[in-house]
Amino acid sequence: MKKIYALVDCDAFFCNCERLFRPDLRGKPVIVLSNNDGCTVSRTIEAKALGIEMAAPYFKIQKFCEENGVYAFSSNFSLYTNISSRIMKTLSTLSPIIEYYSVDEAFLDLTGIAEPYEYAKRIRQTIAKKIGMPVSVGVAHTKVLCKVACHFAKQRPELAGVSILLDQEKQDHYLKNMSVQKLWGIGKQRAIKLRLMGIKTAKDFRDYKDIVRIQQTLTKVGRQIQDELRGHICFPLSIEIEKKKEIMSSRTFGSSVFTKEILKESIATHASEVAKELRSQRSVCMEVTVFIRSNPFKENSSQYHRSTKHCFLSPTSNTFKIINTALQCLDRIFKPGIEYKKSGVRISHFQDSAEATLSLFEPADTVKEEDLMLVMDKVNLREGKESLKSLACGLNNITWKMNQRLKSKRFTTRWHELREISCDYVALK
DNA sequence: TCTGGGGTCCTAGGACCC
DNA sequence: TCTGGGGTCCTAGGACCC
Repeated sequence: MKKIYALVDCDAFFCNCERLFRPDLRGKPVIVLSNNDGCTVSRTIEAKALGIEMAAPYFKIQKFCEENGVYAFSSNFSLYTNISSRIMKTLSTLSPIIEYYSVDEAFLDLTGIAEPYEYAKRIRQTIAKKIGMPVSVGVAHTKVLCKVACHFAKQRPELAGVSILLDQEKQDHYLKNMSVQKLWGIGKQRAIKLRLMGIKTAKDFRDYKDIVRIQQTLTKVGRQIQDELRGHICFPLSIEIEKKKEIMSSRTFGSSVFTKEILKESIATHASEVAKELRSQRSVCMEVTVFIRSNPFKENSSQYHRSTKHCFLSPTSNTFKIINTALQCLDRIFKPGIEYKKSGVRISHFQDSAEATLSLFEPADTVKEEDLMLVMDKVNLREGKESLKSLACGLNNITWKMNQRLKSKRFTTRWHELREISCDYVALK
């Protein structure tokens, strides 16, 4: 039996999370900005209709937004991840086979369901009713075709958010009306190459006969996308939640940083962050990479971009060891007289903490050190982030912390930020 | 004078995604 | 003044082994 998959994709996810607590913004243009209120990362249909582009620098469009009644928000990830987990939980009651693809998307296996269209409508209604989030659903035989279906479900109002793409005729019609660059997995660079081969629409790509040439130009991935468009599964659902293979924490500074002392605070903070993440998936790492860079948009100031790494002999997930190592890396690449704008720490080469290979030449984390990390994680979970931290992270990092002037409250994850409702008392008679 | 071939593993960098 | 952050996969090519 041919598989039937459904892609459930939230509409303007971050914006609609904000709207859940601001019902007055329904039907109004809303945008959500990246960290530091840098550029747009989510836009409602109304904002798109005003011509606001994805990744538009906010300082360039701020005046336009104010004049046109666009509501702008700083990103509020604690809120978004909480709403996301509620949606995923609800979706898991609608199909036992589900892939949590991203914060706002999931693939469901609907194989064997008699009325896929009715079922897709039910999925949409359930999420609307239980969470209040508008979603689009695309149903097809492969993931790439689900993406195509979903694209049209969002684009064509007459489809009311649900699009079924199971028969050939409809596939021909949709693919003919879709530019090849809109396909999942075809970005700017690959689209340029395809255009040189005379391939403009998704249908041109599907029907292109020279498979060897596709493989040569777009590598294996290109051939797989083409195969999926033809209805053959190359990307099955991955049900298992896999551990991350690398973890990164990095941030653009709120304002430029000139001194090593402040850079050290930022690096130590990122190191703590990745170490905590690492422990939460019960892994240990073998490698730490540190990078710093100046502001690439500031053409008249001297540019500097360096990174360096350190390999441990014994893998670790100890915050203090990772901080120390990261700071030694910083020593090697720091250059005075530069206007720094961003720093970051990445860890990689993981092993399961229970099965880690130890070294004869470097001491492993002791039980005492591991216990200390356990306690630190527990305290921070209960008392709030950074209740316990290394002094190396600094005490009040005002200089480099983010600008987030437009941030909403963490309505669903902090008691003291709960929504307040006032209403008049009406006596019951 | 004549100096192989096949395989694996690792890494950097490109491209893409949300 | 002000331009995000975090991830994955793939490939070419180097290093190394027998």
